[in-house]
Amino acid sequence: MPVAKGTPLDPGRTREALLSTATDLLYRRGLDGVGVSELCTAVGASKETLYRHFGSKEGLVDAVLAARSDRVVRWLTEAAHAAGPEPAAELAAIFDALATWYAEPEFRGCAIVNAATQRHGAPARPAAARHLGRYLTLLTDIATRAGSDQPQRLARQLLMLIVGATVVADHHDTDGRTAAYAKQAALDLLAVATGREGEPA
Amino acid sequence: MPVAKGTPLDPGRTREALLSTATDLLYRRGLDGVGVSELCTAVGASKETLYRHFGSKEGLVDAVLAARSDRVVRWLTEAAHAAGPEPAAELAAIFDALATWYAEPEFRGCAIVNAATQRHGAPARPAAARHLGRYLTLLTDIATRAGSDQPQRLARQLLMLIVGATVVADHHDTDGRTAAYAKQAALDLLAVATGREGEPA
DNA sequence: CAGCAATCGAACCGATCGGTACCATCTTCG
DNA sequence: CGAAGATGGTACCGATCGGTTCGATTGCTG
Repeated sequence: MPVAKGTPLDPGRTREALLSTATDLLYRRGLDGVGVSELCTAVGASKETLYRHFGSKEGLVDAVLAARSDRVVRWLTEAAHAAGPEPAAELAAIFDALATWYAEPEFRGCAIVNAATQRHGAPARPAAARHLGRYLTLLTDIATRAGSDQPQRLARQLLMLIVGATVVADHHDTDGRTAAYAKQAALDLLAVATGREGEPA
Repeated sequence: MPVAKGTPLDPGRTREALLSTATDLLYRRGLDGVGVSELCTAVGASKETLYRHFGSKEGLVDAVLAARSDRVVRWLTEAAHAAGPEPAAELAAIFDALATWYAEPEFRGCAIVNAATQRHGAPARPAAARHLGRYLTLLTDIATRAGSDQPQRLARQLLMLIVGATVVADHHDTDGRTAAYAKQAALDLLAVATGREGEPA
């Protein structure tokens, strides 16, 4: 049966369903861990539909990573903004958000970084560079508003902490305190970089 | 021709050649990026030889990762020990060693962590956990000797910095200063954790 | 010299891969 | 109502995958 009885036949919705299922499956099993056929079966679509929407598996991966980066960056940015205008509070909020992420049973690290690690080339690698660049923009803004004398340096240090915490939480989280440790380190680095070293714990 | 004229026919040496070439190729192109056939062609061996030595591709990967972990940990440990008994100097030496690693044109991140990211299961994931555990042992020793009140916490923070620096250097190194920034952050964290906050730059 | 271990090269296996083609059927829109 | 577009289902393509088998040939060892 080519198309079900009451299907709304909405290309946009079909594309979204493909994207959603692909995001989930590719994250859980890796880019090479799930084939196009299985993906189509899981979403209830045909291969022709997938290739009409995304052109190739690489195109699908590209779309998945772009959407995921948008979602993650927006999520962290909103978490930071909601924590008020204090840079330290925003930073703390970011790591608190990361803590809830790490605690999810489905957590497997950062999908974009993972993808770039699996396929050291297009489209994953440029996507990861862009993704980390967006992180850096967010962190540089916080570092600047905190009064750091070298906001770019502090931002890059904080980026390393976030990325490192994400990888460690994925592969070596012994007690679930990874994000909390990273948060304290981030606040320490912020304090050092802004000259206030003797803050109350 | 089954075996060349003047070949020494040394099983140990054959195994070592397989291991060496596999280490190089799998690191550069990923675990799924190079097939067993190509690997054998590159090393000038037959598939039967490979399977007699390692049993399966998974066994080969396991041996590659174990050897690599040994080499990397020994390298960093020696770099730290050579820098004298001062904990801060040892830490600085570790990040200096990382800097030279990141600067290599062949650098593609940590092979063991990359492998665990590509294949979220055995044998790569346990290998990564062991590898990071060895890092943690080294760092905990330094943190303890530095007089940190919570050496395990500091060690985990330093681990995140190392891992994060390695990932960032791989995917988002804009100016080659990643290791230097990480080094400064590590020394700052060490100073904060040991109570000496006003050190000379 | 004789027997055994090691090796290469090649053929072969079933499975899976990404991707294409075709068709019947359904919705959508004029 | 009728044409056009979207879709699921299926079969198919060539390539490659990890892994096995076999025979010819050589080095090693007693």
